[in-house]
Amino acid sequence: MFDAFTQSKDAVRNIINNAIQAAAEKGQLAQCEPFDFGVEIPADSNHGDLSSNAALVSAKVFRTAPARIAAAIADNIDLSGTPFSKCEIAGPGFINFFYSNEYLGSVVNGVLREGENYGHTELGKGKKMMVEFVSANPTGPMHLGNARGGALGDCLASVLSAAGYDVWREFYVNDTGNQINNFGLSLEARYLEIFDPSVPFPDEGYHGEDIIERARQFADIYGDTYVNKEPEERQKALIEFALPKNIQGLKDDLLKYRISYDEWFLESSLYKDGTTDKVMGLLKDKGLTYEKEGAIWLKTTELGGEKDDVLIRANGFPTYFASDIAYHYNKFVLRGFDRVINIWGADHHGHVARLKGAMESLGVSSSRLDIVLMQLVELLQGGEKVRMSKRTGKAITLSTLLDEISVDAARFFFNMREPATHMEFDLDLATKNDSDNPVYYVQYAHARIRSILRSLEASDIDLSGLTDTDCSNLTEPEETSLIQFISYLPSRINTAAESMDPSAITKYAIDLATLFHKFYSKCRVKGEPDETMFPRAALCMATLQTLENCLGILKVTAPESM
RNA sequence: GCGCCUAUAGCUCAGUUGGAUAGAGCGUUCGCCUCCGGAGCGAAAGGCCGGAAGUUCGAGUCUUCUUAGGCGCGCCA
Repeated sequence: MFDAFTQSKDAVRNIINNAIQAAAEKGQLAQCEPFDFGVEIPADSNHGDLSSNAALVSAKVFRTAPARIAAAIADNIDLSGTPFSKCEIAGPGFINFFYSNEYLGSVVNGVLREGENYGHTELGKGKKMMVEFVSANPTGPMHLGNARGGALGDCLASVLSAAGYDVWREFYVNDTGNQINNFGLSLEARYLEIFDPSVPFPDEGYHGEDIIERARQFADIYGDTYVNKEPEERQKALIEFALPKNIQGLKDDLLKYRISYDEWFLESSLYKDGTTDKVMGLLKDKGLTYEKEGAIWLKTTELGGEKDDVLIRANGFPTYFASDIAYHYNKFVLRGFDRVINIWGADHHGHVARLKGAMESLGVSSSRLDIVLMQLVELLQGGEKVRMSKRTGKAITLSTLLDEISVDAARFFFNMREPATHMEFDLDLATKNDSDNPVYYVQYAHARIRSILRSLEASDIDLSGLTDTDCSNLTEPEETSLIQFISYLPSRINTAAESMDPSAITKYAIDLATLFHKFYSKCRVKGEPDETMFPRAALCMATLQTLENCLGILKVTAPESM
């Protein structure tokens, strides 16, 4: 693992702690217990490459003005053997550090040595982590909201892998319950309609074209043989016919979107293998359930929820909540995941507290369960908001979306903002100005670097030894800024993993591309003297590697040319 | 009514988890290819960070209140 940036921050802490101790021994500062202070990247590069507020936060400890503390610390600072060549006091008492050229050069070498592993960390080493995402109802195709959830969940899973977790991707198939009944009723109506157009369509039915299509496929095979059968038998046959086709359709669509799961987990399996019954029994044994009006209730109010919830309906069928508890019991207790992240639409936020409460009551610490609430995507068409709903069939499907814009553009776009933010998606604009997507800006940087390297090789310049090239004379501001930014990748990956937010990676990739484009317009590679050309070529390679690693996490292609 | 999310330039959004003079892209105006890819770079203009108090050396960031918008509060999932 190579993480020069974190090491240099730690170096600042050590340097300052040592200086404080030295100052105390000389009587320049009072003796004191170690205290916490910040080490940050200043917004203005004139303020150094790393900056510490140690003197500011310790004003109370020492009962001295920050500027005097800073002076005492700076007076005892020893930079030998550190990544820094210079240190100075500025402003109200900041202590600013400047990287040495040798350190910056070593970053380039380090990245090239790490190669495709550069950026990977050991934050989650040894931890089994499940990310459950999309989990769209199999009653129809995926829509725009699922497209965001898919890009988000898949990239989050990749980020967690990069951070060292052992990651498992899972799709929860709601293949039982009320919406499946509804699915059956809708299919039935569409089927009967073929033979008798006056058959009414149920009010709560799914109006989408896909239902009509499935009914037609069914009729093509079985003709009218089910028209005169019992409704229950007819619905059952229709569901058994259509559901596997729908699930396969979801798999195919997701595969086109570059998403493949480790497991498609069927809700119905929880009933078949008795997990639901078992978990209901556990809750009952703990005295957390009671009967009222013919239904079995969970005392959710005692578990941190707002009100009690029904587990088993008066008609004997378990609710979604009941199977969800069983499902999470399965994830944690039966399959032994250390942590689980669920990507849910924000409209499900009311269920977070009660599910966590239920897990606590089953002896699973709720801190092991994280729910990432994703705001739904608002669709704009012709400048107006379009109300999307699977029931009315007005949703834009994932495959329609991917007919209009590239997978790269879609995956990048949906990961540009934090999950909790509201997102507008203007289909007209997206299809018209596909190239406005910043993904092309990032890919262009990659193609440009490839082009430079191709051009060098075409001139018979041997680039095979770049990994060990001395890069300490990369001192132009555009060069040092780029190198420093490259060094941030491992800590950015950790931040993204901890905050469960892959948008940190897209933002990083955009910023990295910007710094490269600036470097490109200021610094030439080809035609420079060897002592400049080779280090710059090495920097290009390091940038290329860093970009590829970011795009790899996002599963966005890194083109040789555009 | 209660709960969650959001509010930063004309528009779309960043803001390194409390740091120094709040930044990009699009749009507007003006520059930059004899030279590794102009899908790029540079400059100008554009701001009461929704509003009001508070916490402290220091607040776009934290607390409380408030305003506006979105979403939820079912024996649906």
